[in-house]
Amino acid sequence: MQNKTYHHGDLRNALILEAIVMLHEKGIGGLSLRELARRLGVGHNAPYRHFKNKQQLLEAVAATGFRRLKAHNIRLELELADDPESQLFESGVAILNMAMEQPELFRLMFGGYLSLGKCGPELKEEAHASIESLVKIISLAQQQDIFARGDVMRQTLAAMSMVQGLAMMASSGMLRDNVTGDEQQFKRLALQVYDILLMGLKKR
Amino acid sequence: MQNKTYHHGDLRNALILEAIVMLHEKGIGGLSLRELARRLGVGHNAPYRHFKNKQQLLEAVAATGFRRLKAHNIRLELELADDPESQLFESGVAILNMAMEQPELFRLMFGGYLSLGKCGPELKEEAHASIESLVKIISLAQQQDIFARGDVMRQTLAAMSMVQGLAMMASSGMLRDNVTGDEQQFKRLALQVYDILLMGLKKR
DNA sequence: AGACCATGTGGACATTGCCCACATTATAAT
DNA sequence: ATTATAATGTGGGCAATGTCCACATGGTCT
Repeated sequence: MQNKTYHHGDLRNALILEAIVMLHEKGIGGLSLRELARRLGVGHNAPYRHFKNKQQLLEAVAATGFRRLKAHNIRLELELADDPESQLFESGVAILNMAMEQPELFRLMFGGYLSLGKCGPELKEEAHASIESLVKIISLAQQQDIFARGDVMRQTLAAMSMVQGLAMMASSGMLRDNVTGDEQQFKRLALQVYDILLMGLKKR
Repeated sequence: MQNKTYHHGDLRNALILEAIVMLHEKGIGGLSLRELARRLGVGHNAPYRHFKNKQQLLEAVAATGFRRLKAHNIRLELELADDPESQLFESGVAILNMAMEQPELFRLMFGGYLSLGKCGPELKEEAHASIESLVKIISLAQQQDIFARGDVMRQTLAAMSMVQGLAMMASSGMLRDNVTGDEQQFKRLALQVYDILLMGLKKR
């Protein structure tokens, strides 16, 4: 009946995955280490063998989120190798989708929950890699004379800010009231907002 | 010695103000109703006569934050009556400043902590007012042919997203590492990012 | 003066994060 | 193969917290 051994075997990953589920169900505030342990059928202290404290578990969850985005971006880089503009767009769409489909995970990643100055190296690396991939796309766009030449970091920051801000509004429902709640219409609006960003970035 | 009466007199406001202080010291997670009560020298249940639960207290705090921004915007509207471009810029600066000086309050307001769909009417009104004031500024800029004519909501959303995203990055230290930690340099970078937004908004 | 309602108090309970000592298993050294 | 050692899981315990309850206190209005 119970194929459960004393040692779980892969508890660390199981914790992260179940945490993502629980995050989605109950939000960041509702995620508790003890219930997490209960759900996985282990004692309330087992998680502490893999994470020093709750904060570290959350960091690992966030890092997993960034890793998923990175995986998506790598696929984009292959499929749209010489089209940086589409790459930028699609990676923005991915973030938007995450904000709509897994708002709590998105909030954990981009909501400033992890001051990133005090977080562990794993999360820091993933976050940096996330930025670096954007930098790469944008400098490619500059080289192809699609975007105006200039400080790459400036354009990167502009793109990140715009997408992140838009996604945050979307996930926190700050739009639902102004945009008649229609998801289709929201996507149209998001596209138009993205156009404004593009106009600011493109060569003229 | 103790000018303390049984009834505090203005506990509701005192709670909100002290909550803002405590927020700044300990972050959202570290804010507890009980310590709040302790700090104000009242019983651990007194707050419940003014707020149904912790969530409602946080909403009131966030609403207070929005009210402060609104007050600032009203002043700007008087001082820069016919200069919507400067109004937009300055109200953006105000948000940036809040993100740097009171990052936890900023996070509470813009970090999606309050899904705004399920929050009380007070916060909802303040948040909406905040958007409306931007709409006003931007339609003025369109009328003066400073910004390209078109859907006002689209431009409003673009401006909000950009500023909010930039502020979130700043407050969560996601820049500190890429921008050599120099505050002066960050402000310069922020200005450049803002220029990209303006290029997207302006008439050409 | 007395009734009523807002406000503040203390007690209680379940839950949680985290610490401790101990148990069980895997790994490696002899 | 046996045995030390590290990795992993278990239970107990503690202080803190959010929230519920009954009760106390003090204005307010008739």
